[in-house]
Amino acid sequence: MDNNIIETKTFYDFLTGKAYTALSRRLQKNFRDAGIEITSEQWSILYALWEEEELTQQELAQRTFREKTTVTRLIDNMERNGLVIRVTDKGDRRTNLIYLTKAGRQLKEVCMKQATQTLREALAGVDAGDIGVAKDTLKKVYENLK
Amino acid sequence: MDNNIIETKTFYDFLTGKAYTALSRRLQKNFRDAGIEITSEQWSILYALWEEEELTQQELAQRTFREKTTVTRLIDNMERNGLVIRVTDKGDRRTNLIYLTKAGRQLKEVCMKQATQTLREALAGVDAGDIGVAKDTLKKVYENLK
DNA sequence: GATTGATTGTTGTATATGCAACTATATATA
DNA sequence: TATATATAGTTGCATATACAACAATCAATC
Repeated sequence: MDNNIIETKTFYDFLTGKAYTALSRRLQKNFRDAGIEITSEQWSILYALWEEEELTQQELAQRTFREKTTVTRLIDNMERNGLVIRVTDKGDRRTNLIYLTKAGRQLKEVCMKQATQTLREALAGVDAGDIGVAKDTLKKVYENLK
Repeated sequence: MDNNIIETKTFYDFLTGKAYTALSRRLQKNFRDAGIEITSEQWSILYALWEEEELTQQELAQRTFREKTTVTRLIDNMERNGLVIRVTDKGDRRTNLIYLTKAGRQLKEVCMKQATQTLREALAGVDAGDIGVAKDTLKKVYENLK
Protein backbone atom coordinates (compact mmCIF):
# COMPACT_ATOMS: atom_id res chain seq x y z
CA MET A 1 0.00 0.00 0.00
CA ASP A 2 1.17 3.50 -0.78
CA ASN A 3 2.29 5.25 2.37
CA ASN A 4 2.08 8.63 0.73
CA ILE A 5 -1.65 8.23 0.33
CA ILE A 6 -2.34 6.84 3.80
CA GLU A 7 -0.18 9.41 5.47
CA THR A 8 -1.99 12.45 4.18
CA LYS A 9 -3.42 15.00 6.53
CA THR A 10 -7.00 14.49 5.43
CA PHE A 11 -7.07 10.88 6.51
CA TYR A 12 -5.67 11.73 9.90
CA ASP A 13 -8.45 14.29 10.04
CA PHE A 14 -10.93 11.50 9.40
CA LEU A 15 -9.26 9.66 12.27
CA THR A 16 -9.97 12.65 14.50
CA GLY A 17 -13.64 12.35 13.57
CA LYS A 18 -14.10 15.73 11.92
CA ALA A 19 -16.19 14.54 8.98
CA TYR A 20 -18.37 12.29 11.08
CA THR A 21 -18.80 14.89 13.82
CA ALA A 22 -19.88 17.44 11.24
CA LEU A 23 -22.33 14.99 9.69
CA SER A 24 -23.77 13.87 12.99
CA ARG A 25 -24.21 17.41 14.24
CA ARG A 26 -25.94 18.48 11.02
CA LEU A 27 -28.27 15.48 11.20
CA GLN A 28 -29.28 16.37 14.73
CA LYS A 29 -29.77 20.01 13.75
CA ASN A 30 -31.99 18.96 10.84
CA PHE A 31 -34.02 16.73 13.14
CA ARG A 32 -34.39 19.56 15.64
CA ASP A 33 -35.37 22.09 12.97
CA ALA A 34 -38.02 19.63 11.76
CA GLY A 35 -39.38 19.36 15.30
CA ILE A 36 -38.04 15.83 15.85
CA GLU A 37 -36.72 15.44 19.38
CA ILE A 38 -34.28 12.57 19.01
CA THR A 39 -30.49 12.35 19.09
CA SER A 40 -28.45 11.14 16.16
CA GLU A 41 -27.61 8.04 18.19
CA GLN A 42 -31.27 7.27 18.82
CA TRP A 43 -31.76 7.67 15.07
CA SER A 44 -29.42 4.74 14.46
CA ILE A 45 -31.47 2.50 16.76
CA LEU A 46 -34.71 3.59 15.12
CA TYR A 47 -33.21 3.04 11.68
CA ALA A 48 -32.43 -0.57 12.61
CA LEU A 49 -35.92 -1.10 14.02
CA TRP A 50 -37.62 0.38 10.98
CA GLU A 51 -35.81 -2.24 8.92
CA GLU A 52 -36.71 -5.07 11.29
CA GLU A 53 -38.68 -4.86 14.49
CA GLU A 54 -38.63 -7.24 17.46
CA LEU A 55 -34.83 -7.25 17.71
CA THR A 56 -32.99 -8.05 20.94
CA GLN A 57 -30.66 -5.49 22.47
CA GLN A 58 -27.75 -7.69 21.48
CA GLU A 59 -28.89 -7.66 17.87
CA LEU A 60 -29.33 -3.89 18.02
CA ALA A 61 -25.81 -3.59 19.39
CA GLN A 62 -24.45 -5.60 16.48
CA ARG A 63 -26.40 -3.72 13.84
CA THR A 64 -25.49 -0.28 15.15
CA PHE A 65 -21.94 -1.33 16.14
CA ARG A 66 -22.40 -0.09 19.68
CA GLU A 67 -21.59 -1.73 23.00
CA LYS A 68 -24.46 -3.52 24.70
CA THR A 69 -24.18 -1.17 27.68
CA THR A 70 -24.63 1.76 25.33
CA VAL A 71 -27.71 0.12 23.86
CA THR A 72 -29.09 -0.51 27.36
CA ARG A 73 -28.98 3.18 28.12
CA LEU A 74 -30.17 4.29 24.68
CA ILE A 75 -33.20 2.03 25.09
CA ASP A 76 -33.67 3.40 28.64
CA ASN A 77 -33.93 6.92 27.25
CA MET A 78 -35.98 5.96 24.22
CA GLU A 79 -38.41 3.95 26.34
CA ARG A 80 -38.78 6.90 28.70
CA ASN A 81 -39.49 9.13 25.70
CA GLY A 82 -42.13 6.73 24.40
CA LEU A 83 -40.34 5.63 21.22
CA VAL A 84 -39.86 1.93 22.00
CA ILE A 85 -40.85 -0.68 24.56
CA ARG A 86 -39.00 -3.65 26.06
CA VAL A 87 -40.87 -6.96 26.12
CA THR A 88 -39.27 -9.96 27.79
CA ASP A 89 -39.02 -12.86 25.37
CA LYS A 90 -41.22 -15.68 26.66
CA GLY A 91 -38.98 -18.28 25.03
CA ASP A 92 -35.76 -16.89 26.50
CA ARG A 93 -36.29 -14.79 29.55
CA ARG A 94 -32.77 -13.35 29.39
CA THR A 95 -33.59 -11.33 26.32
CA ASN A 96 -35.69 -8.26 25.73
CA LEU A 97 -37.45 -7.88 22.42
CA ILE A 98 -37.58 -4.24 21.40
CA TYR A 99 -40.74 -2.97 19.74
CA LEU A 100 -41.46 0.41 18.25
CA THR A 101 -44.35 2.31 19.74
CA LYS A 102 -46.83 3.94 17.42
CA ALA A 103 -44.95 7.19 17.93
CA GLY A 104 -41.64 5.51 17.08
CA ARG A 105 -43.11 3.97 13.97
CA GLN A 106 -44.61 7.24 12.83
CA LEU A 107 -41.24 9.00 13.01
CA LYS A 108 -39.87 6.94 10.15
CA GLU A 109 -41.08 9.00 7.25
CA VAL A 110 -40.06 12.41 8.55
CA CYS A 111 -36.73 11.12 9.91
CA MET A 112 -35.75 9.45 6.66
CA LYS A 113 -36.59 12.68 4.88
CA GLN A 114 -34.21 14.59 7.13
CA ALA A 115 -31.55 11.89 6.83
CA THR A 116 -31.69 12.03 3.06
CA GLN A 117 -31.61 15.81 3.16
CA THR A 118 -28.55 15.69 5.43
CA LEU A 119 -26.71 13.39 3.04
CA ARG A 120 -27.69 15.70 0.21
CA GLU A 121 -26.18 18.68 2.03
CA ALA A 122 -23.08 16.68 2.91
CA LEU A 123 -22.47 15.47 -0.62
CA ALA A 124 -23.42 18.63 -2.50
CA GLY A 125 -21.11 19.14 -5.43
CA VAL A 126 -19.53 15.69 -5.23
CA ASP A 127 -19.42 13.65 -8.41
CA ALA A 128 -21.82 10.69 -8.33
CA GLY A 129 -19.07 8.27 -9.24
CA ASP A 130 -16.88 9.56 -6.43
CA ILE A 131 -19.77 9.14 -4.00
CA GLY A 132 -19.99 5.52 -5.00
CA VAL A 133 -16.27 5.00 -4.46
CA ALA A 134 -16.36 6.71 -1.07
CA LYS A 135 -19.36 4.62 -0.06
CA ASP A 136 -17.62 1.36 -1.00
CA THR A 137 -14.42 2.47 0.76
CA LEU A 138 -16.26 3.23 3.99
CA LYS A 139 -17.99 -0.12 3.77
CA LYS A 140 -14.62 -1.80 3.37
CA VAL A 141 -13.21 0.15 6.35
CA TYR A 142 -16.06 -1.11 8.47
CA GLU A 143 -15.61 -4.68 7.24
CA ASN A 144 -11.88 -4.50 7.98
CA LEU A 145 -12.34 -3.31 11.54
CA LYS A 146 -15.59 -4.76 12.83
CA MET B 1 -27.62 14.64 -7.87
CA ASP B 2 -28.52 10.99 -8.25
CA ASN B 3 -30.95 9.94 -5.55
CA ASN B 4 -30.25 6.29 -6.14
CA ILE B 5 -26.69 6.77 -5.02
CA ILE B 6 -27.43 8.90 -1.99
CA GLU B 7 -30.22 6.64 -0.84
CA THR B 8 -28.19 3.50 -0.53
CA LYS B 9 -27.96 1.64 2.73
CA THR B 10 -24.23 2.06 3.12
CA PHE B 11 -24.47 5.82 3.27
CA TYR B 12 -27.18 5.69 5.88
CA ASP B 13 -24.84 3.38 7.73
CA PHE B 14 -22.18 6.09 7.56
CA LEU B 15 -24.78 8.44 8.98
CA THR B 16 -25.22 6.07 11.93
CA GLY B 17 -21.47 6.36 12.57
CA LYS B 18 -20.55 2.71 12.08
CA ALA B 19 -17.38 3.30 10.06
CA TYR B 20 -16.14 6.08 12.31
CA THR B 21 -17.02 4.21 15.51
CA ALA B 22 -15.10 1.18 14.25
CA LEU B 23 -12.12 3.35 13.36
CA SER B 24 -12.13 5.27 16.61
CA ARG B 25 -12.44 2.12 18.69
CA ARG B 26 -9.59 0.44 16.85
CA LEU B 27 -7.39 3.51 17.27
CA GLN B 28 -7.98 3.50 21.01
CA LYS B 29 -7.32 -0.24 21.18
CA ASN B 30 -4.04 0.22 19.32
CA PHE B 31 -3.03 3.02 21.68
CA ARG B 32 -3.88 0.86 24.66
CA ASP B 33 -2.01 -2.17 23.31
CA ALA B 34 1.02 0.08 22.80
CA GLY B 35 0.78 1.23 26.42
CA ILE B 36 -0.48 4.70 25.53
CA GLU B 37 -3.12 5.84 28.00
CA ILE B 38 -5.04 8.44 26.00
CA THR B 39 -8.49 8.48 24.45
CA SER B 40 -9.06 8.88 20.74
CA GLU B 41 -10.50 12.31 21.47
CA GLN B 42 -7.41 13.39 23.36
CA TRP B 43 -5.43 12.17 20.37
CA SER B 44 -7.14 14.74 18.19
CA ILE B 45 -6.11 17.55 20.54
CA LEU B 46 -2.55 16.28 20.70
CA TYR B 47 -2.46 15.94 16.93
CA ALA B 48 -3.36 19.62 16.59
CA LEU B 49 -0.75 20.66 19.15
CA TRP B 50 1.98 18.60 17.53
CA GLU B 51 1.33 20.56 14.36
CA GLU B 52 1.32 23.91 16.16
CA GLU B 53 1.76 24.54 19.84
CA GLU B 54 0.60 27.53 21.88
CA LEU B 55 -2.95 27.42 20.52
CA THR B 56 -5.91 28.86 22.41
CA GLN B 57 -8.80 26.59 23.39
CA GLN B 58 -10.92 28.36 20.79
CA GLU B 59 -8.37 27.54 18.09
CA LEU B 60 -8.24 23.95 19.27
CA ALA B 61 -12.02 23.79 19.08
CA GLN B 62 -11.93 25.01 15.48
CA ARG B 63 -9.16 22.66 14.41
CA THR B 64 -10.73 19.59 15.97
CA PHE B 65 -14.30 20.65 15.14
CA ARG B 66 -15.43 20.29 18.73
CA GLU B 67 -17.46 22.62 20.92
CA LYS B 68 -15.48 24.90 23.17
CA THR B 69 -17.09 23.28 26.21
CA THR B 70 -15.83 19.92 25.04
CA VAL B 71 -12.35 21.33 24.65
CA THR B 72 -12.52 22.83 28.15
CA ARG B 73 -13.13 19.38 29.62
CA LEU B 74 -10.67 17.59 27.37
CA ILE B 75 -7.98 20.04 28.48
CA ASP B 76 -9.10 19.55 32.10
CA ASN B 77 -8.47 15.83 31.82
CA MET B 78 -5.30 16.16 29.78
CA GLU B 79 -3.88 18.72 32.18
CA ARG B 80 -4.67 16.42 35.10
CA ASN B 81 -2.90 13.59 33.26
CA GLY B 82 0.15 15.75 32.67
CA LEU B 83 -0.09 16.00 28.88
CA VAL B 84 -0.66 19.76 28.50
CA ILE B 85 -0.68 22.94 30.57
CA ARG B 86 -2.82 26.07 30.43
CA VAL B 87 -0.98 29.40 30.50
CA THR B 88 -2.98 32.63 30.62
CA ASP B 89 -2.05 34.86 27.72
CA LYS B 90 -0.43 38.03 29.12
CA GLY B 91 -1.66 40.07 26.14
CA ASP B 92 -5.30 38.91 26.45
CA ARG B 93 -6.18 37.56 29.83
CA ARG B 94 -9.39 35.95 28.56
CA THR B 95 -7.46 33.34 26.65
CA ASN B 96 -5.46 30.32 27.70
CA LEU B 97 -2.50 29.26 25.61
CA ILE B 98 -2.14 25.49 25.62
CA TYR B 99 1.33 24.03 25.76
CA LEU B 100 2.44 20.44 25.54
CA THR B 101 4.34 19.07 28.50
CA LYS B 102 7.48 17.09 27.85
CA ALA B 103 5.36 13.93 28.27
CA GLY B 104 2.81 15.21 25.77
CA ARG B 105 5.53 16.07 23.28
CA GLN B 106 7.19 12.69 23.64
CA LEU B 107 3.96 10.86 22.80
CA LYS B 108 4.04 12.15 19.24
CA GLU B 109 6.24 9.52 17.68
CA VAL B 110 4.58 6.47 19.19
CA CYS B 111 1.06 7.85 18.69
CA MET B 112 1.62 8.69 15.05
CA LYS B 113 2.95 5.20 14.55
CA GLN B 114 -0.26 3.73 15.98
CA ALA B 115 -2.40 6.16 13.99
CA THR B 116 -0.70 5.16 10.76
CA GLN B 117 -1.00 1.50 11.68
CA THR B 118 -4.73 2.00 12.36
CA LEU B 119 -5.27 3.59 8.96
CA ARG B 120 -3.31 0.76 7.41
CA GLU B 121 -5.61 -1.79 9.07
CA ALA B 122 -8.69 0.19 8.10
CA LEU B 123 -7.71 0.53 4.45
CA ALA B 124 -6.24 -2.91 3.90
CA GLY B 125 -7.13 -4.18 0.46
CA VAL B 126 -8.48 -0.87 -0.78
CA ASP B 127 -7.16 0.40 -4.09
CA ALA B 128 -4.86 3.41 -3.69
CA GLY B 129 -6.86 5.42 -6.19
CA ASP B 130 -10.08 4.70 -4.34
CA ILE B 131 -8.46 5.80 -1.08
CA GLY B 132 -7.65 9.10 -2.71
CA VAL B 133 -11.22 9.56 -3.90
CA ALA B 134 -12.63 8.66 -0.48
CA LYS B 135 -10.22 11.08 1.17
CA ASP B 136 -11.25 13.93 -1.11
CA THR B 137 -14.93 13.11 -0.65
CA LEU B 138 -14.65 13.17 3.15
CA LYS B 139 -12.82 16.48 2.90
CA LYS B 140 -15.63 17.85 0.77
CA VAL B 141 -18.23 16.56 3.24
CA TYR B 142 -16.48 18.42 6.02
CA GLU B 143 -16.20 21.58 3.93
CA ASN B 144 -19.90 21.38 3.06
CA LEU B 145 -21.03 21.06 6.66
CA LYS B 146 -18.55 22.93 8.83
C1' DG C 1 -31.49 -33.37 38.12
C1' DA C 2 -27.07 -30.88 39.45
C1' DT C 3 -23.05 -28.60 37.95
C1' DT C 4 -20.57 -25.96 34.80
C1' DG C 5 -20.10 -22.67 31.28
C1' DA C 6 -22.09 -19.38 28.00
C1' DT C 7 -25.24 -15.65 26.95
C1' DT C 8 -28.22 -11.41 27.84
C1' DG C 9 -28.80 -7.55 30.08
C1' DT C 10 -27.86 -4.08 34.04
C1' DT C 11 -25.13 -1.14 37.15
C1' DG C 12 -20.88 1.54 38.69
C1' DT C 13 -17.50 4.55 37.27
C1' DA C 14 -15.08 7.51 34.15
C1' DT C 15 -14.79 10.21 29.90
C1' DA C 16 -16.83 12.82 25.98
C1' DT C 17 -20.43 15.76 23.98
C1' DG C 18 -23.84 19.69 23.24
C1' DC C 19 -26.66 23.45 24.60
C1' DA C 20 -27.79 27.27 27.61
C1' DA C 21 -26.43 30.37 30.98
C1' DC C 22 -22.82 32.53 33.18
C1' DT C 23 -18.17 35.29 34.43
C1' DA C 24 -14.27 37.78 33.11
C1' DT C 25 -11.97 40.41 29.92
C1' DA C 26 -11.32 43.08 25.75
C1' DT C 27 -13.01 46.21 22.07
C1' DA C 28 -15.99 49.65 19.96
C1' DT C 29 -18.38 53.82 20.23
C1' DA C 30 -21.08 57.38 22.17
C1' DT D 1 -14.38 58.04 30.23
C1' DA D 2 -18.70 55.35 30.35
C1' DT D 3 -21.58 52.23 28.19
C1' DA D 4 -22.57 48.66 25.09
C1' DT D 5 -21.06 44.77 22.54
C1' DA D 6 -18.16 40.90 21.48
C1' DT D 7 -15.10 37.16 22.74
C1' DA D 8 -12.80 33.30 25.71
C1' DG D 9 -13.55 30.23 28.85
C1' DT D 10 -16.30 27.74 32.63
C1' DT D 11 -20.26 25.45 34.85
C1' DG D 12 -24.88 23.01 35.10
C1' DC D 13 -27.45 19.65 33.14
C1' DA D 14 -28.64 15.89 30.05
C1' DT D 15 -27.14 12.29 26.88
C1' DA D 16 -23.78 8.94 24.90
C1' DT D 17 -19.86 5.82 25.35
C1' DA D 18 -16.60 2.08 27.14
C1' DC D 19 -14.88 -1.17 30.37
C1' DA D 20 -15.35 -4.07 34.40
C1' DA D 21 -18.11 -6.45 37.47
C1' DC D 22 -22.38 -8.39 38.30
C1' DA D 23 -27.23 -11.01 38.22
C1' DA D 24 -30.37 -13.79 35.81
C1' DT D 25 -31.18 -17.21 32.69
C1' DC D 26 -30.22 -20.80 29.41
C1' DA D 27 -27.60 -24.84 27.47
C1' DA D 28 -24.46 -28.68 27.74
C1' DT D 29 -23.05 -32.76 29.92
C1' DC D 30 -22.30 -35.65 33.50
